[in-house]
Amino acid sequence: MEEPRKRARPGRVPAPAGRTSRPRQAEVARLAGVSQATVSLVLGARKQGATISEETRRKVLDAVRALGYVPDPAASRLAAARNNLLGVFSFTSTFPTDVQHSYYPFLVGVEQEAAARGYDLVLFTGSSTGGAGAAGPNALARVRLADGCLFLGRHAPAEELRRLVADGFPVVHLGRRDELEGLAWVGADYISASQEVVAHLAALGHRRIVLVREDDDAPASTDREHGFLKGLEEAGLPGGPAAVFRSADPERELTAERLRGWLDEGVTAFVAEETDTGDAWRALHGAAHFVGIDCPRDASLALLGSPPPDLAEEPVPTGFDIPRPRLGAAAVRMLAALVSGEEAAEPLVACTFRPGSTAGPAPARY
Amino acid sequence: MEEPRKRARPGRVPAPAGRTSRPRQAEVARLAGVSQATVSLVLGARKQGATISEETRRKVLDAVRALGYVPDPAASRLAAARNNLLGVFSFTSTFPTDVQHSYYPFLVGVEQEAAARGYDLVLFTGSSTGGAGAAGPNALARVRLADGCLFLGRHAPAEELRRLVADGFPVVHLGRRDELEGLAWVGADYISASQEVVAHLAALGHRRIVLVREDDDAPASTDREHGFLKGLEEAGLPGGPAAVFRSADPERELTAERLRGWLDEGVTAFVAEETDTGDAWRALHGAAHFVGIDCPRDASLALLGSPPPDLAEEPVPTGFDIPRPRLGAAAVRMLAALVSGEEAAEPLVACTFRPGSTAGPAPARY
DNA sequence: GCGTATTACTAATGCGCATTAGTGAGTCAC
DNA sequence: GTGACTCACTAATGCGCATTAGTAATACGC
Repeated sequence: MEEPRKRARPGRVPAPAGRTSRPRQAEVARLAGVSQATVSLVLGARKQGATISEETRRKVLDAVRALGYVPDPAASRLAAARNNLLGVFSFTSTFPTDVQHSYYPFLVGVEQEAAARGYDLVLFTGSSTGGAGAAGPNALARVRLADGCLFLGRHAPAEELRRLVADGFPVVHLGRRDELEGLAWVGADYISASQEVVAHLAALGHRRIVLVREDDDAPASTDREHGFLKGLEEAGLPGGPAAVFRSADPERELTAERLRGWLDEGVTAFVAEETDTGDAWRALHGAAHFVGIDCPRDASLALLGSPPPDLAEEPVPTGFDIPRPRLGAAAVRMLAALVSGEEAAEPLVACTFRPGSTAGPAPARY
Repeated sequence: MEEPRKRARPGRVPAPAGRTSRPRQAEVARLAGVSQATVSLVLGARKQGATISEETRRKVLDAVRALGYVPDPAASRLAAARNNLLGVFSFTSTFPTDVQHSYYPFLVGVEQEAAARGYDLVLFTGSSTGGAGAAGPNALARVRLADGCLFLGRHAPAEELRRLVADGFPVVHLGRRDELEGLAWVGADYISASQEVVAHLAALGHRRIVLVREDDDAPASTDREHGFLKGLEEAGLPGGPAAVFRSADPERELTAERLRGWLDEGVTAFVAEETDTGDAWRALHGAAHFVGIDCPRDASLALLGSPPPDLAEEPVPTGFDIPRPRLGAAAVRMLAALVSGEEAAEPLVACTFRPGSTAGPAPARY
């Protein structure tokens, strides 16, 4: 009769004495005179199977109230269930000192939509400040606490994201991100919006239009150019490289002479892309002012996006607005879809045309 | 030989086939030819006990890299360890549409300090928007995901907080909160700051000073009044109820007549408290302007806090600045202390005096 | 009255990790 | 060479919950 060798009981040490530990399902069960499993069944919105009598349910719920039981989200998550938490991760500081550069407008929509769908939100700081597991390849590990995660910012490391995607972790990137196979994203439809702006200018009689853009290959930039050229084509206007002025430093390179040159060539409308810095618009705006253009009488200006805050007071530029809160909301919708295994939702969010006051009829040229 | 009745194996169903599951410590262990426990020991910053040979450590770390292992935060947390997550919970919407009323400035400091201390941040939205478990008594349940939690906003429900505190869960409230026994908090030292402003005015020769405040019993308001009166007393100036004008609607009640009355009585300096709306300062500022006071020649104004954003352009008011980012940082320090079981840190953060240009020497009166 | 359903519940199990008692090998002293 | 020790590691355990096979009790059918 060889009993298996008895070993002592390792494992966790009992909870620190001083701390009144909050109740577990086990305590609730004891008070209600049922099993822990029954408590779980009563509390969980069980899809099928087990049926619980009204009587038992009541007893359990009474016990829950009496003890003030609240479930442990970590345990819920571990037990392979979901915990109704959606993560949000931004790689630059989530809360930069300068509000203008933040994702704040997006977060407004994200929060609302998440709340509306019954999700709680968990924000992970990218620790641009250099803390925590920021640097290491584990930077993204903690997002797995949530059921899925939304990523903000261009700097999301591809390798890490790929990893999450490969593991089947629901991930949505805010902003187009095509190069990463299988990565879901939500973005603004810059192409259509830019095209619409050009159409507007064409309808006003402008026959030669120039786009001022920075030297950047972000999708947001190329999309705008794409839409711009598409708009020209659609209107039967001359496109090609001559219609696009690309500069790494527009404020320096977009000189008065250059502007006058364009005007002399018959260009009557100018379009700038919106960027982080707003440099393209600032340069265009500045040069036009310097040259003494009476806008929109002498020439029309348009901005493919919203003006930088410091130029917000000026006459409202014709162009379009990026519905940031709605983008955030759309991203949450898609993430929710992924989490619940549904088919992905619409990734493109339409921008809204902004009439503004910087575009008018093309001046009659002699 | 009665074998215990064989029962089928319940428990979790195997992971969905399609999803390439990420590696566990067990896989790492297998690859490295060691036990799971060893992996845990190598990865964990073990405090004491087990020693691991350099050889084994290397093997394990190699395997970790090879498989790209990342720990599951939920499991870490469940296994009674800490997960280096600090929660931040705000009861009003964390991201209100209006940036000005948000906790943004605090969050800047919170994020930085947390990162600096090697903590990750988890933000919980209070779902003021009405989603999730906002209403129920479980609103705070999810904060237990983290090692401790920081609470923003006056509306943190006392019952819930008391509960967390009683359970020994590390909690810090941003903003004074004395009525809740045992609740740790961090706040700005309005008393000293207000006192300093009065001292400054007194030093400029002002003998009669009036405080304009709203009708609110928040600690932030009473502290300012307290400091104001203390400052008067210290300077040997007349205090008492006459020195404080308390109004639920200062913009309506702080009339030009009233202001003129004060001036006639020999009041030469006015102090307004800062509130959410900035109404006190707006009313004071407006009335002074209306009456045609040349500030600071005819009379001095001071603001116990920062001006509302729409009045930021005006001459900078003399007063003090609430170092919101530093407050956030201090709150994180205190929370970190609680989490690690240290003694609580300093709860009061000093405000910084702002000379401004609305206070000058008292006018000579005949 | 005996198989078959149905109902209402419980036992057992594992999620992934941290923890600790225990084990076996090696070292040293006398 | 034997006890006392150290070193390096592993086995076993549980954190709190969700899940599911199993079971006892009763109802039903013929």
